[in-house]
Amino acid sequence: MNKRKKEIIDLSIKYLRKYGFDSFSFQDIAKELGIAKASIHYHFPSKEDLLNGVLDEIKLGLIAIRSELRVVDQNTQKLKRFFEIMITLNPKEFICPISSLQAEYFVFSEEIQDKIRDISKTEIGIISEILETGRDEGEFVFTSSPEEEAKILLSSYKGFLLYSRALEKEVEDDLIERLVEKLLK
Amino acid sequence: MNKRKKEIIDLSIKYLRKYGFDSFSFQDIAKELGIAKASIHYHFPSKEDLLNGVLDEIKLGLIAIRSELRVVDQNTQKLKRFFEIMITLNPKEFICPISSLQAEYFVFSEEIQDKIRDISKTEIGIISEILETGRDEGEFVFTSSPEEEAKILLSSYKGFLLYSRALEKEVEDDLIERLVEKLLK
DNA sequence: GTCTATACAAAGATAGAC
DNA sequence: GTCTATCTTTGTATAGAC
Repeated sequence: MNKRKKEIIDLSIKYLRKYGFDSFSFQDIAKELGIAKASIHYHFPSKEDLLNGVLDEIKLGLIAIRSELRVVDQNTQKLKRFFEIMITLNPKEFICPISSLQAEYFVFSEEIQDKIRDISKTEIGIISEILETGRDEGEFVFTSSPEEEAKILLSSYKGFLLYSRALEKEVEDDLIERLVEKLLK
Repeated sequence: MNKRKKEIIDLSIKYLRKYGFDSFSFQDIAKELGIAKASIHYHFPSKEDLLNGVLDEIKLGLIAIRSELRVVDQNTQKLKRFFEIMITLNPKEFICPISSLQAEYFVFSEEIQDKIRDISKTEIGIISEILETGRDEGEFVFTSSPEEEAKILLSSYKGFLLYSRALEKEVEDDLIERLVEKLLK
């Protein structure tokens, strides 16, 4: 992909995570990159095209994380590594881009909604697979399905990010430890 | 409060919870009420004025819930009743208005941010108080502070609402039961 | 590939009639 | 209290020059 195109997408994800998709404009992106608003339209004719680019990038990110986790051997470690990556990607004031998209879900076209659903499922799939294997190997104990447990785990973490920005508090390092402890032992 | 004013606020909260604050317009509200866009401006000169009205209404709602819970005697029952109310207020496709505001937090002025923080703290306070009393009376067991536990509990539930809309699944009735079970026993 | 210029639509907002 | 009319600003989008 074109270097400029990549820059625009990365910046859009930043704005998405800080303000929401409807709350930033081509002008915001153009200004920060020091180019004209119209130049953004060259790379992405419409804002929906830009969103498509953003969604593809998020999906690729998830796939990369999944690959990285394949080489980690313990399931507890996989889980910790997953959230370690999440925390690195989510500094203070920034929420998960997927949460942001879910919050505005009904603003988007069906095509976009389908992509958001696919991304949400992929993410749940990653955690769910770890939980299932971990349960079968005796590392984790839980009563409901791996998928339901994965949803609770991800929900807790992401909901926490939302609260943290309003409370103006950093997410504490041991949050994941506590969540895993609580939910899976 | 004026009847029309109340209608506008209630409808705004509905739109806030379905699309986000930046994603609905005075026009949307006016159309649904069958009045002119300018009529909304009569009640709320600016959109920030409208948001202030929305925030006051949300705060009053929380205070009403707190009062209602005071007459419930068991702490487990208080907790269940709280989420029972939440579930009734959050039908399919609608997320918690507080989550929605937290997602757009940095779009708003400092004055608004302060109000969102106050609302977030009030909500956590309600749950936190129940958890603390419940722990002291031996109903609940948890290791971290009542406030931290309250944040996790609320985060799980609200994060779950976000996922549910993207997965196009209803939140199952036993979610709260499972969360309380997991987190506090 | 990025620019200027411009069009077009929508949103927020105001003034003044009824 | 609600209306019409109008204004301003902003956001998305297009055309065509460099």
